[in-house]
Amino acid sequence: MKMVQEETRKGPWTEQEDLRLVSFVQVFGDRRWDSIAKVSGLNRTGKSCRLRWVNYLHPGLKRGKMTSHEEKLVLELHSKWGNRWSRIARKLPGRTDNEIKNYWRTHMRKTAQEKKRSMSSSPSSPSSNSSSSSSTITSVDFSFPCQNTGNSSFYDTGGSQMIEPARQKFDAVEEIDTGYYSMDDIWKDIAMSEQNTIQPVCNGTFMASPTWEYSLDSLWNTEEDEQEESKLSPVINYFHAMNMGKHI
DNA sequence: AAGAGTTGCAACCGCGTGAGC
DNA sequence: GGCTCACGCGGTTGCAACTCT
Repeated sequence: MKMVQEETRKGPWTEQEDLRLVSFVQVFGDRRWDSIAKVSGLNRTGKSCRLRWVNYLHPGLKRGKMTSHEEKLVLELHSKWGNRWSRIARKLPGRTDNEIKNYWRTHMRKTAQEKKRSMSSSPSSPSSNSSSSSSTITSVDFSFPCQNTGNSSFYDTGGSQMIEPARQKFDAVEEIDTGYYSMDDIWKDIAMSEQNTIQPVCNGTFMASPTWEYSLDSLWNTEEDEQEESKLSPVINYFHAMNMGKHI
């Protein structure tokens, strides 16, 4: 049994706490969170420190709204991997699993509401709405399982629980072409907005980020990913490369 | 202007996993 | 091989900010 030293703090972080955590991470690195939590005297758990670092204080984080490319990527990767948020996040440099998870939740909520609305307004037109797909992100429809079954929560898309036939179906969909939003469309979009490449936007809120020696890649890229990357669709590789400052 | 409802996001919790002993 | 500990992940909650009536 471990002695719990004083009361462990919970809830929102203060700026002082952030600064303290940042300075200790600079010394100890972004591992050994329990040690950092203890040594820093923050009265936070290691878990809490890690989360704060990963989701808010990490120097490579992007801020602000998801771009349409990022949104497309999330949709594509989610259709492929399900609720593997951290894995998806690795393909979106600067975005965290938490952020993507939150985005997805919001997205699904909106989708569900729109569906509800269209159902109530035109109950006798079962598939007419999907035919209206255009290049706007709101109309991207990957036919998520939950929307079909309707018996799970609207943001639970199956994810890791997605049944195998469904997974295969989505893989196949990616292979053959979507019919909803083709990869060609995505390529076109990318070509059109090449100069609008996402730049890290580490301004605005507190961002105590000196030029640290952290490899930003580490958070969003693993060895496994490097291998996996070659198997991914062109748009993902392209997007990832752009964000990592490579040139294709 | 104020209360109710909705949205977005930060943070917590529980569980699984892997490393070290 | 079994145990403990630390870490990472996905699900969930709480609340501030925003929008609507």
